[in-house]
Amino acid sequence: MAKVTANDVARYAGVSQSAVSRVFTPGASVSKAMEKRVREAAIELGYRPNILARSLITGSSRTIGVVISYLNNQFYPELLELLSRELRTRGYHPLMFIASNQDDIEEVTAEILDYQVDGVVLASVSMSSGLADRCQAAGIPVVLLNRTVENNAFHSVTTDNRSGGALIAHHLIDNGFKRIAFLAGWEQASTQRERERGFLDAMHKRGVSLHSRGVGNFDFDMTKEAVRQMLQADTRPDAIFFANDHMAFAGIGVIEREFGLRIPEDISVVGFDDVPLAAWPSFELTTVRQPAESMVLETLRLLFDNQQNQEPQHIELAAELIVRRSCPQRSGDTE
Amino acid sequence: MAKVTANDVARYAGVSQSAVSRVFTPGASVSKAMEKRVREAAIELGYRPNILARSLITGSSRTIGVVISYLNNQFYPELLELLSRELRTRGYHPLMFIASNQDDIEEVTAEILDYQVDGVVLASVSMSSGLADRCQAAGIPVVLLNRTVENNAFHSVTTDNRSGGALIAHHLIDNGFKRIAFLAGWEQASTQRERERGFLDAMHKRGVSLHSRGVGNFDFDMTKEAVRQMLQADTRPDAIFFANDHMAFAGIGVIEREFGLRIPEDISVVGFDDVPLAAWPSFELTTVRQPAESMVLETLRLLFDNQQNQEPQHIELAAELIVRRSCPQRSGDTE
DNA sequence: CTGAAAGCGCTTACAG
DNA sequence: CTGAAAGCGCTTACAG
Repeated sequence: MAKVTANDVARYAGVSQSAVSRVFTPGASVSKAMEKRVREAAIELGYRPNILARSLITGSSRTIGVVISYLNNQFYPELLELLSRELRTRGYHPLMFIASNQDDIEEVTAEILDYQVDGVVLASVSMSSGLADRCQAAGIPVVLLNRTVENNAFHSVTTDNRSGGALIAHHLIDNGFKRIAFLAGWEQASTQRERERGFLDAMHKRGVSLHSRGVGNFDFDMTKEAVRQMLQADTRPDAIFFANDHMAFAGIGVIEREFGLRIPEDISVVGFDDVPLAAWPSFELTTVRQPAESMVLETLRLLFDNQQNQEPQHIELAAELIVRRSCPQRSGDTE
Repeated sequence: MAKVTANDVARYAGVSQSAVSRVFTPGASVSKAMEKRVREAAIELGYRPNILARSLITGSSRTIGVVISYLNNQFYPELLELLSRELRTRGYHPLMFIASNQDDIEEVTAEILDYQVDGVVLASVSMSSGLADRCQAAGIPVVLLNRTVENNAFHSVTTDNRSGGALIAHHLIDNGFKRIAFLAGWEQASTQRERERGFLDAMHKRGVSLHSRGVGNFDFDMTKEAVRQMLQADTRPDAIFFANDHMAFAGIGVIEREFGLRIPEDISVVGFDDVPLAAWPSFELTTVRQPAESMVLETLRLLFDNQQNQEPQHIELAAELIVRRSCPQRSGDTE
């Protein structure tokens, strides 16, 4: 009924408490006989080591703080699931923090540190430099996932968003679109800025200028409104690139349901992320795939391979264009 | 650089270590002068109490184990977000465990207990009775969220799934549908069973029999296949009730894209959950709303109000029919 | 109100 | 290989 400790097991098995500890410490030296005796007693009594007590000594809580926001964009549940799985295989577990508003992050991270986490992953949230110092001081590695930050003070893992934007520009131009529009996400976000920059640079190089631009802020309802504005203009775009899939889904709804236009016949749509929804028959969205699994693996590598005072690394993974019905490849029609 | 402890603060402020502890323990008796002196020193040195050490003594880790699976159904990210927010306001944080396959649960829960969590929430996963004993023995409260289990050994919070199923039956019959089909979820799940039972009982009472039945297992691709079968039959249903929204989205894709049928003119569709996606213009899904926020609040109530050896409680919250385009109310047509 | 001391459940040098 | 002892960073009776 009461919690059973290493001492209880030791008494029961007639050995010392240190022996019990050794049996449950990988790599410690114990004889086969001792091991057997202790394990049997442990099972008998239902003993399992208390991780908290262990952490106090080893200085490692086997816990990683994961700060995430914006779960209604399906990309983040996907990252979370992968992260959780991979951490577990390494003997770690995520302590979750869902940050609603940007202002929260300071407070949230302070709370995380109180739990003595062994590292922090920030997905889709940026970080103030005040926290930088605090994590640095505590010697806790921090990795930004799907974000970078101005001063480059932290490790980060992203897709090569500029190249991704360029892939889309080339796809649209190659397929003969003449009135190409862009719908921006939250303009403070590095993902948004890089995607747009890569997109516009490639357009410029090909001598094509943007037909129109709106801002959806990565928000569903704001995107709907921005698309309405675009479609009510004198000349409509013949293709729209949305800065992420989530916004593209909002746009598709407005285009098909509110304006009765056909995709891709009347207007083509491209997104960014390749979330599972993008492949659904209702959308079949042409998009740029972010390699979620590789992103998570790189994140963990940076977290665990961490040398003291190592220079922050910025990993950029290759983007891949996924062509589907919403903006198909027109055969031969290139140029 | 090194971690700063209560002892460091005590030395710096010229007081005892117990005094420092008291300043950071709500409700402990300290003079204003002492408090000021210690707090200043703490800020100066960047001190924050180590939660692990505190937990070891108080026996409370301020951590709740949250086991969840099936994040591709948007209902679960939604629950997770609410849960995380509410826990935080109470000074707790979720330790996340994403259970991929059902077999995992035993192992996962054992790991959770090692972290000395103060409670466990199981969302969308069932629990073996072996674990029941272990949690009981450890005195850790367990709440099932959106599930019940045969033997009723645990607290649970669900929507009244039977009434929800009945609401849908009445809506369909009242609107004159004659060939009503049901697409079942994972048949082991209590949610699936209850929804179907409420639905069929109400149909039976109104003297209407089911046109056809398929099984989608709560899985997107299996649902698509099941819907194809249904639509290829000699007589097609004129309305389909899917056991959850996630499956309904798969069905809508097949109906509209693969068979070129119109919703609701050719065939009507109803789901269950009312996830955010259901309101999207591409779907506008008629469904039964699960009151996610109330579910989470009740879950926390059961978790924290827990008396020793209290009888398991089974909370069922009211279901509400949300009528949208995919199966609208036909005015006046109600028999 | 304050401090000295015991102790939470472990790990880890240190002897033997 | 094994045990006795110190100690991780706190909280909490116990005196004063």
